[in-house]
Formats: sequence, C-alpha cells, structure tokens
Amino acid sequence: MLMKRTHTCGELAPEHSGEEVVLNGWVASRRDLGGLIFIDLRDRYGITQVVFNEADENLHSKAEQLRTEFVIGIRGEVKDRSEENINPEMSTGAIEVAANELVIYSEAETTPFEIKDDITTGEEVRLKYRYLDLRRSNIQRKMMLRSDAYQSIREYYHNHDFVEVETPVLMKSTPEGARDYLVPSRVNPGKFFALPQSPQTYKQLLMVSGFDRYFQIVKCFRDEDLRADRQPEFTQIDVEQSFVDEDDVIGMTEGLMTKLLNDTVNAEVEAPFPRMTYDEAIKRYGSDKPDTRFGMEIADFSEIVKNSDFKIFSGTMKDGGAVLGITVQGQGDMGRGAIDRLTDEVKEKTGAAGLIYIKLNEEDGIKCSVEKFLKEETIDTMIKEAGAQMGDLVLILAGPSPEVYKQTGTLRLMMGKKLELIDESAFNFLWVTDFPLVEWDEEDERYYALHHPFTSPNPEDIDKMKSDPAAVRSRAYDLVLNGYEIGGGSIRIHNRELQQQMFGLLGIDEEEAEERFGFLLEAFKYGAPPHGGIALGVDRIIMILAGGTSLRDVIAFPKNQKAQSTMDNSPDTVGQEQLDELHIQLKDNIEKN
RNA sequence: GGUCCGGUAGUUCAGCUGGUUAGAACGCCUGCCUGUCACGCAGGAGGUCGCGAGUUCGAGUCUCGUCCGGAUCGCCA
Repeated sequence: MLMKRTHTCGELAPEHSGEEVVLNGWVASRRDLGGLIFIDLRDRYGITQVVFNEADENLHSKAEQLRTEFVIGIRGEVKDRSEENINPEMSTGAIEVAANELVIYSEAETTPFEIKDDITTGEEVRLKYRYLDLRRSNIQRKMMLRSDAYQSIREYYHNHDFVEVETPVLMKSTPEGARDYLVPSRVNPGKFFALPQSPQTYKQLLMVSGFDRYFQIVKCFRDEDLRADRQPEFTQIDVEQSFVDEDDVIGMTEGLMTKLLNDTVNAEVEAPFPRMTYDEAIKRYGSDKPDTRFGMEIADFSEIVKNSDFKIFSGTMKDGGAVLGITVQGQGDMGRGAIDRLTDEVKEKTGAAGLIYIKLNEEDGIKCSVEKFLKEETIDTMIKEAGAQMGDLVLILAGPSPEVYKQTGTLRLMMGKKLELIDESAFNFLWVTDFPLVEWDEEDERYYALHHPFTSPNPEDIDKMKSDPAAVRSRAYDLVLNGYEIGGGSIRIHNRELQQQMFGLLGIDEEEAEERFGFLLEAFKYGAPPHGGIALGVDRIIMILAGGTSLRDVIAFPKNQKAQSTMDNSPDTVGQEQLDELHIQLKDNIEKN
C-alpha cells in the first residue's frame, strides 16, 4: 500500500501551510517526548520535521515503533511553526507536517554507522556498506554535482557541433604504458580482449571517417596500483578534432572548463589559462603538474656553488647534478629541534640524502648549516639568488638531476601545505606544453613515449628524431588544476611514414607495428586529416570541484587500494565450469575457491 | 614488490614503565516525559583487545610470524 508522495522532504515552506501532503522517506532521527513524537524525515531533497500527537492514540502508538532508517510514508497537514519553534538551521525549518496517517514500508536494523554528514567512520566500513554511505547528504551532493557536470559537458559539446560516439569496451590489447585488463573470449579459445585504457585509436579512426568533432564520456581501465587519486576504472571526457592545431584544442577545452565551473560550483575563471613549457615547470616548480596556488618557486644555486669547497655541492655538480632550494618566508627562527624533525621528514618523503639550510633572523643573523665549508660571499650570493629576506628560511637540496628537481618540488608542496599557504577556494588552471616526445628507460634499454606513440613530434625537432631523440619536443599539452593533472592531449601523427618512424624510435619494428597497430596505419593510407584532441579525467575534476582529496568520494562504488570492492566481494574466484568454457587453466599455486 | 602508520564494544578512540573485574563518548535497548530539533532524565545490554606462536607467575601492553586497512615509492591517464 504505497502512499504516493505529493512533495519531497526539501520543498515545503510556509506558503504550503494548511495543505494536506504526503511525504515518503527515511527516518533520520526521532525525538520521543512522550505525548509528542518528532520525526525528521529524510530523502535526497532534504529533511522535514513530522510531528505525531497522542490525541490520535492508534497513530501515536504506531509512531512509537519508528526507529532510525525505517522507510515510511506519512500523510498530514503542513503547519507553520510558531516563532520560537522555527529551526533556522533547516531549510524547511519554518514548517512541520502534523501527521494523521503513517505507513511503514520497511523496518531497518541499526546501521553500522550513523547516517549523517559529520561522521568519523573509516573508509573500510563505509565502503563495505557503500549504499548506506551514499545515503549521507554530503556524499549525495557530490553525486549530484557529478550529474550536473555531465549535463554541462554534454550541453557544451553538443552546442559546438561535436558528435558523441560510443567506442567499444572490448578491444585489442596494445600493451604500451599501463597494464591492460584482459577479458577472455569463449568463442575464440586462447584469445583475449582488453578493456580500453583510452579510446585513443578509435577516436583517431573516427577522424579518418570524417567526424571532425567527436567527444565521449567514457569509462577507461588500467590495471596498475592505486592511489587516493587513482582508480582502476575511471571516467574520461574524450575529445578529438580534425583540422586543428594546439591552440584550437586548448581554446575549446578552456571554454568547457569555464562553463563547467560556472554551471556546477558557480565559480568564475578567466580564459585563456596560463601556459608554461615542461622545462619551465620543472625548473620553477620541480613538477610537470605544478600547484600554482602559491609561490615559493625553486632557486637554482648550481652555478654559485659549483666550485665551492663543500664536497657535497661540488661533487654533486661534477656528477651532473644540481643544487636547488626554496625560500620559506617567516620561518628563519625555526629551532634546531624543529629543523631536525623537518630534515627527517624531508628525507623520508622526498628521498633526498639530506637537507641544508640558511636561517636569517634578527637574533642570530645569518646561519647556514654548512657555513664552515662555504665562503661568506657564497652564502650571500645564494641568499640573493633565493630572494630571501631577514626572517626567512632557505632550504637546500643537492642531488642528481633530474631527481633533485622532483625532490625540491615535493619539498615545496610539503612546506606549502604545512604553512597553509594554499588558497583552498582557488581554481588555478595551467597548461604545460612542449613535453619531451620520448623518455629513455634504463631497465628496458629503450625509449618510451612520454604521452603515447601517436603524439606528433614538434616539426622543428623532427631532424633530431634519429640523432638526439630525448631532445625532441612533442606537440603534447597537459591541463593542470591546483596541482592535479586533470587532462592531457596532443596533436597526433596523421602521416603513415612519420607514424612508422615513431614506432621505429620506440623500438617497435615494422612487423610488430603491423601486428599491433596495422589497422590504424592502414586507415592512414586512405586520407587522414590533421587532428588532435584531449582526454580529461572527470573523476579528478569532480573531486577538485567538490573540494575533496580522494577520488573515492566522487565515485558511487569505488574500489579500495587493492582494487577490490569489499561490498560485493569482487574480484572473486569463479567455478571450474566457467574456467573450462573459457579454456583457462589456473596455475597450481593459485587457490581456487 | 619496498617503506611507513594503524587494527581494543556497532562507531570513533583512551588504556603510562606488563598486574587483578578493559574504559569514555556517540549509537543501541527499556522506562518516564506535549514543543523537541545534538531533546532531557533514570536504568541496561554490548568486547575471542585482527589471528597464531613465544617470553613471563601474569600479555590489550613485550618478541616473532601472519592477515587486514591506509599512506607512500616503484608502477601509472
């Protein structure tokens, strides 16, 4: 006996007073005063107070049975609350519903944690009962924010004549970069599909087909270890355009981000976004995804200390390393103990061998932890280079390049967070451009594409592809928001010969290229337009918009750090019959069921 | 795969150098209560201290192993 609702729990206001309404929802809390019972009724729209009076004896005794999280329907009259009973904390706090009928749809056991916003329950419990976690309004708001974002994204691309095309989820495995999730094919014994890490090749084929503006909101998969900002399945806004250069893709993406922030969190950001080359980002911030919400840029002391008597400095320089530092404002009076603790933390978090400092404070003047090895003028020149003032602290790392840049970047972030220099309400976008095309891998003794093998080299550097591959810049660009890489793309290779040259550079010979990417190379034979695009990580974007630091908060049913779902216990073993059908035999040392 | 941190009522946590019956808050249950909204008051239930072994007269506490969770490096849009 469903009592059909006439309103939601978030919309009643004084103007409804006197109306008979029906509400459905969950009991968020009860306050039983004896003759009078108050219930907070909750649905995803809000909370409305319902009151049961003992004048109606049957109804009142039924209401006495109510417990938290019972699902009920009530019929009653909307009443203005008297002045002193208005609850200004609630959006519906000026009214209540005096119940005259109650239906209990469903009773509920005591939940493993309370269904309210400010709980401290750990993620392990919350994920096991994710359907209860998702009842909490702050999580629901994030899911609704995500839904709004999808609307905004689709509207934007639709308005710009993009075609939304679905690409296959079952595709060919092309192991280059991350590990693939494999799917066995029953009807093709011994053969496997892979789940897409990105629909890269398909969207390029769509360009060959003439869909000059394509987009898709698409699930992608990577079988790698997880982090707070990394899930095995994640969602991308995948975009590709024909007859475009970098500026076109970047401009179109800036339009999207501007609209998206406006539509979802009502934030104004100005386009165009700043751009920085990869080299500059590394030199100034020690990161290819710098958080530009605060300064504390890296100073390079390498030239200054190159010939110093201090062996760590001169030795580092002789080995082709660098000596870098940051200026921490106002920390020049940090005590010995605090600096020691900081040093330990820095060593642990950055992997640096040690931390050298220069303190500038009124009391002790200038103090450097290695001053007996350095000339006074060297220290003065370093202070000048760092731009440090009286009262500041200069932290210095020395080590092999490029690692020391990354370490100093980590140190910068650490200090920025510690000293709360980051404006949490800001949205700082940044394009990082001119990435190297390839990167040498010591272990495999070959070059790997920094982006992916379809990224076009910078035409100015093509002659270096043979002579000095590591120096070749690519036409790739990453979009960074508040220190998170939220997207990356490039102008692609659309020329068969250049694509083969690229495969050659990566050590993929013609035969192998044919076997793995033959379909793409063949497609390029029949007229491929110049094209490029970008892929944006929706989960990370929503996470940042929602003000969180964990992706799991903005994904309805996320995986834990071991890529498992403890709620439904997946992944799980399967029966022998299923394995037999798939022609799969497990190794003896793997436990079956 | 490495490193670090953690695992004690349903939940979050306390439990000092080993010591008798393991506590608190919230939640839960019962009773009382007509204006609560963190309702109040009175009472109550609830624990294989992750698991296993060891040291000891005695282990939540110490040691070793193991499992689980998180962070991080490797790896990875």
